[in-house]
Amino acid sequence: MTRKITSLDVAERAGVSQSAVSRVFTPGASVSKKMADKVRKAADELGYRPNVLARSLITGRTRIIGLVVAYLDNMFYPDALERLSNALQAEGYHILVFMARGRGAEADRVIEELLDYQVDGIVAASVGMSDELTSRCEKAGIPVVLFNREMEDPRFSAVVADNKTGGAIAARALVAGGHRRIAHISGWLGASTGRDRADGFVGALEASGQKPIWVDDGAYSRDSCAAIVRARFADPATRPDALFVGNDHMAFAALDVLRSELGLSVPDDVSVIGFDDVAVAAWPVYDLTTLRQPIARMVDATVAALLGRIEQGRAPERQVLETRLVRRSSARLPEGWTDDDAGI
Amino acid sequence: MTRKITSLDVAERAGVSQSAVSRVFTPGASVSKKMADKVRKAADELGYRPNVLARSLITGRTRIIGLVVAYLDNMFYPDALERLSNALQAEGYHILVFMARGRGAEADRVIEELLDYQVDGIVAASVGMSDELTSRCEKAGIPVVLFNREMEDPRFSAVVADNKTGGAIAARALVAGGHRRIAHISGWLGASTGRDRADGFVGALEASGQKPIWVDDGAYSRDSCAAIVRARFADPATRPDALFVGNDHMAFAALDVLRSELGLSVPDDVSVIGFDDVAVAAWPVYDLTTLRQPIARMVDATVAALLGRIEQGRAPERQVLETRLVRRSSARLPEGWTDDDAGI
DNA sequence: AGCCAGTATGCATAGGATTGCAAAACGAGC
DNA sequence: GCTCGTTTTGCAATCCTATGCATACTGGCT
Repeated sequence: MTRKITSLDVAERAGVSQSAVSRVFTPGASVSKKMADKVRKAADELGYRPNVLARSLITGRTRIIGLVVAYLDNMFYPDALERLSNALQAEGYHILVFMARGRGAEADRVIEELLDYQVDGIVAASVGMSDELTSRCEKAGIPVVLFNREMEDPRFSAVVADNKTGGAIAARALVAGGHRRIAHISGWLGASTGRDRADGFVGALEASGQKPIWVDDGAYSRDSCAAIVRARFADPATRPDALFVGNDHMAFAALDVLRSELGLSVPDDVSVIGFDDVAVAAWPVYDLTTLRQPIARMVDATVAALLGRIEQGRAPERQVLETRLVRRSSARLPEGWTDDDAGI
Repeated sequence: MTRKITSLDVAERAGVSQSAVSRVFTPGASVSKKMADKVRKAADELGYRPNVLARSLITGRTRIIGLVVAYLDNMFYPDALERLSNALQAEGYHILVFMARGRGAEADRVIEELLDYQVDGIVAASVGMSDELTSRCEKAGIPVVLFNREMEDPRFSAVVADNKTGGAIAARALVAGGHRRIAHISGWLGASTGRDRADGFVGALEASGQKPIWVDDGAYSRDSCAAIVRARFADPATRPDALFVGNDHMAFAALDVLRSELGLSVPDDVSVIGFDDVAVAAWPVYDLTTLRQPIARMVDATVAALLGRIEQGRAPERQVLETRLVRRSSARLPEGWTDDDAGI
């Protein structure tokens, strides 16, 4: 292993000062063409590349964004991660990944580590942050953007789909489809997405003069969802004729149990509507009617919010993006009905 | 935004030298209990945390591992990423993500950036690295571990499943199942995994006195795979009775086309075997017979190889982990047949 | 040729921590 | 109480690059 090559080595070989080398590698600095050529040549010969860490130490910017995420088995998140990484990479930033399954203490510890790395910003997806940590980030001047989550605290930027309206659209759609025994397996009610979708759904249902026959918390887990379906569909007499599920990931589990275990037919016996529109939802085996989260725009908005705060010092903002119903075959809806007909 | 708090601030408040503060936060350094208490107290009051960057500048270790990956839509990779991140986090390392769709020039540019960040090690998953970059990493003393990929170059550690044997098992299984028109949609033949699985498959088939009726490169893409199935199954007269697909991700696409578009029944009309055993393979809608990549052990081996090289300076090594057939319902196999019967 | 404005370059310091070395403090033993 | 051997502590140099300031250079114009 050869010793590390520094700007000083390059300077020496090119017969110039170290500052000159630094300037050549600093976009926008004042250097003559001759100097730039000389230095670039020496740098190439030696295989020099500036040390980002040393630079960060001075500039106070690392161009690292910390991403905190709880799990990746729901395909929505890998998809978001890939898009986010690509978008940030294009802007010269990179993502440092932190997995934080739990909330509270564990999430906090993880965020401490994040701060240690002097990240320029944090994207928190599907994670609860304590208030104390909040203020630590604020104090350290590190912008936090909540992706697909909200908190009341206005110090955070947040990017979410319009979950409440999404839930309401699902309700209107099922009502319009003539369903009379409508139930909901919600996302985790400890998270804003789970609550908002459930609230919007129940609210719209009641506005239509119905009530959900039950609402169970599926905690965004396949297993919980499957267990709920087994329990709630055991008795044919009390069985729902429509199911709104808090996200696609759980909806797949529901469909699996309904069809494979209970021998029910979708949508003839039960209509099912999901939320997210992950790639698998469009696969013919599920062909799931679902509410689309505009993931591309959510990622764009997240990057914009983040860079706006980092580079232009803009204030935190809250962005709510439109959710639309994607009609497929898992729910019995009136011919030609779209979410425009939901009247919302 | 308050000014950043440095070890000097803490030292001042505690009435000690800056070095003392540093030592308190350096495990294993020589400090009296009294000093440690005093410093810790001051640090807590000020909310001090050591600056990892400044530390890295001196120690030459960042505790950052660069992960290069091409895509995340094949669930095998998010799963690997999650496990890898958790395992490394437990050891005090973190993952900096680099997406590199292309190979050659693009992958190289990405790896340059990686080097700029002074990462302690690199995990390259599903990516081709040029020879020049290879030696750059080597020169910089940065260990590279290839995850689920191999290169001839012995300077890299590599962790792979036994793809060749896996392919061979698939062949033996299909032959034992009495299939006579066996075809293969391979993984990308530009990658070692794709080649090895195909080679193992074709080799074992020939050893059994058969030949694949065709082998097409599916490039690990759903779309390519679907297109191949459409083209190759158009004519019922020349249709295969068994299909070995280079990974599960493509196998799902194949099943979708076979059943939904062509109205064929699996495994009655066609047997299908995949590779990876991602979570979806076990879902009842596919219930895919497939070769399991021992992902947990692959991740363990990767972490061990990486840390071994970083912390103990061990030599690069190549690890090949056993692959086993997971019997489900997508392939017609003899009653009770297991991969032990493959005779490999 | 001489002058001026504008641009290039070098010097020296800063950024926050680690660490070898030397000095100080401590404790034990007599 | 004194000495000797350890353990703690502080000093100062170091890691690598960016940048304000002062100086040297450049070219255009008269």
